[in-house]
Amino acid sequence: MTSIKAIAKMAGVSTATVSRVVNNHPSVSERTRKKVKEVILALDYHPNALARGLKTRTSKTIGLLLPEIQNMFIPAVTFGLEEVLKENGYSVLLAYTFYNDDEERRSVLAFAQRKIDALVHIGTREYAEKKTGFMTNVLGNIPLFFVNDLIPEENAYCIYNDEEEGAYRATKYLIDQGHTKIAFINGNPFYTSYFNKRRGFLRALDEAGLCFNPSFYTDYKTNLQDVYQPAEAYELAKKIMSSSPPPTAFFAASDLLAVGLVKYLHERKISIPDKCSVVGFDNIPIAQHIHPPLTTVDQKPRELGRFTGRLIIKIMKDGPLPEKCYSFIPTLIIRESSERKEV
Amino acid sequence: MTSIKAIAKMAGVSTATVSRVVNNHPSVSERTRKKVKEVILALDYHPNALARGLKTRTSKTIGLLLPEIQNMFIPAVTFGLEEVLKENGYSVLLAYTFYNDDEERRSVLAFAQRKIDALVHIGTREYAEKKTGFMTNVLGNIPLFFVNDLIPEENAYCIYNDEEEGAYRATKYLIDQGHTKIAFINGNPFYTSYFNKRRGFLRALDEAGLCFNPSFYTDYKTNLQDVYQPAEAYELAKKIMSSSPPPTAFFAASDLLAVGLVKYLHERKISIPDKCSVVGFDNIPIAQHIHPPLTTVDQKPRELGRFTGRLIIKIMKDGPLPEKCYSFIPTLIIRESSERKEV
DNA sequence: CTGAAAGCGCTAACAT
DNA sequence: ATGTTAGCGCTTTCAG
Repeated sequence: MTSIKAIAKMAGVSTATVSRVVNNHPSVSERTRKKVKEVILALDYHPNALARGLKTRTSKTIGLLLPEIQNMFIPAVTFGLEEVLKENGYSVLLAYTFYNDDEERRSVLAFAQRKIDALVHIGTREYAEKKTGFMTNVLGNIPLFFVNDLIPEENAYCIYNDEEEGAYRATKYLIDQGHTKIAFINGNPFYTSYFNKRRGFLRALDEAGLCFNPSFYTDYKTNLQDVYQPAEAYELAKKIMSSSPPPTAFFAASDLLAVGLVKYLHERKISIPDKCSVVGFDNIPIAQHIHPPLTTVDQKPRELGRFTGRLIIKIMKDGPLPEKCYSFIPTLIIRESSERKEV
Repeated sequence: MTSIKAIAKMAGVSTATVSRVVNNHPSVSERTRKKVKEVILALDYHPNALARGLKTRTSKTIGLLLPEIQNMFIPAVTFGLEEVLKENGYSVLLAYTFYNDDEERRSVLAFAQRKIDALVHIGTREYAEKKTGFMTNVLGNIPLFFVNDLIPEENAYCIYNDEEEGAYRATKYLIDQGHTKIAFINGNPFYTSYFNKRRGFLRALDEAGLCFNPSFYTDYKTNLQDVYQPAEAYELAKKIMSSSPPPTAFFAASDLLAVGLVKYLHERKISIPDKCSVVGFDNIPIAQHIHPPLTTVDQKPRELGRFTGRLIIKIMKDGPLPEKCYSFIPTLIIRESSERKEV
């Protein structure tokens, strides 16, 4: 591999000068700069990031901690994030935690050894596991970024969708359509994400003076890591639809849950939205392509990733920011699975 | 950060000895080893991977090149891959190429500067873009791994599903069910993946003595990076179903395409599978949860990732292997979107 | 504006 | 079995 020494020799200057040219240090004469740049191009030289990192104590690398793959939300955030980080010369180290403390520990340690400059975690973590103490211990005082979770610690930046507001708007939309019997299929509210959605749902009900019907509310088996969300929603829908009178609308806390629900309604030949409206959450790519196209709440994951990337770059450049929390209002996307109820 | 020097001093030995202990070098007395280990634990020491990489010229890092996020296939392979790599002390650097040469170049360069030990590319690349010359140039002589593509170059290992065989079996299954009028919705055959599926489809037809009906075969607009596969399949289905007589079965080259097709059939109230069977490809998580559950071809992406991880570790340890190609037969999963045709 | 030299944290001969 | 030492490729004072 061609090194800085080779360039220096070739260009007839010292390695210090080459370094200055590479790092755009002003105090190099135009003539020298030009010559060095030529040699760099000719020899196709690219500085060794390991050596650089060792010296400067900044690796230009971001650690990305992912709990799992479940739906496209996390990959999409990742996509947007990497896009802007790469633009700015940063690389991304990836590790999965499997929602498992030991795995998380191992991953964070590997990151620490590779001297990441910042850590990003995408997705909501369990309530009990919010402590960032371990991270700070092994990583030192680097900034932590949590996408779609709220971590009330001082070194943690949070970038999240206001899922409560999203759920509130979805529910309110159904109420505005004239529905009064609205069922809610939620995930496990021990995850922030589902906890918040429940709050939004209840707030909308409350505000409209609708009373909360426990048989329209589901119990909490589904975990975030659970791929079988649709299957569970299917069962829950069956149960809920057997109440009399049954609900005329469903709000599902994820599109995956909505899909299971829709499947049940199809099988029972309950027409959507004529007999029953359905609203999901996430706007997974397939949501617009199922039958009928699903009304849902879009979280703009790629945008979220891009925003996070920009935030990281800014903080890397200018130091910590006082504002730790950045929330976005997700948008309701109305499709054919819900509709003005025929009066 | 506590360094090897701190440990050495604390333990009353030289840094060389500490290094030996850390790397399990045999020639250290049990007594010394024990003492050093104690200090390491007490000070929570973890060697600086940058320094180590600089010295040993092996970073214990794998570069992962991803074209895009489209469906869950790539994330799932990634998941399995990272799982076994991490187990073996390797980290994963992630970069997206957006199916774009310049982006790929930039990503590979960043990898090179970080001295990756191997490169993995997941997903199929365009025919014209198969050259690995650039990669080898900037990365040096490290092994290249291509998941789900076939790159006929000497330094490239290929790990792929035999998509031709998968498509063949899917089609043959429909033929065995008694179908003779089988339509095929394919993607862009300029990608290996769709090219192979077409071959499999045609081979099955041929073998059964069925003639190829051009109006049952779709033109090639869908690109791999295209999120709108379902929408296109919808249109294509419309066109194909207007031929007389219409086909009694569809094979779609991806589940995403199948979803668009199914939507069209639903809307036209064409019952699946009574009037028309549907077989997809990929077994995306949602496939089993749509209505009706989709017969499809499973590629076991997580397993594929795990296999690739194990292969990499083996090669890192024992050097290059003569066998460059590892293919797997994907399995047909029969669900309710296809069924024995009533005779 | 440029160069010499030290050193980031680690490993690997080479001594002993 | 252990220590000494040189050096991986780079940046950065400090001199000049």
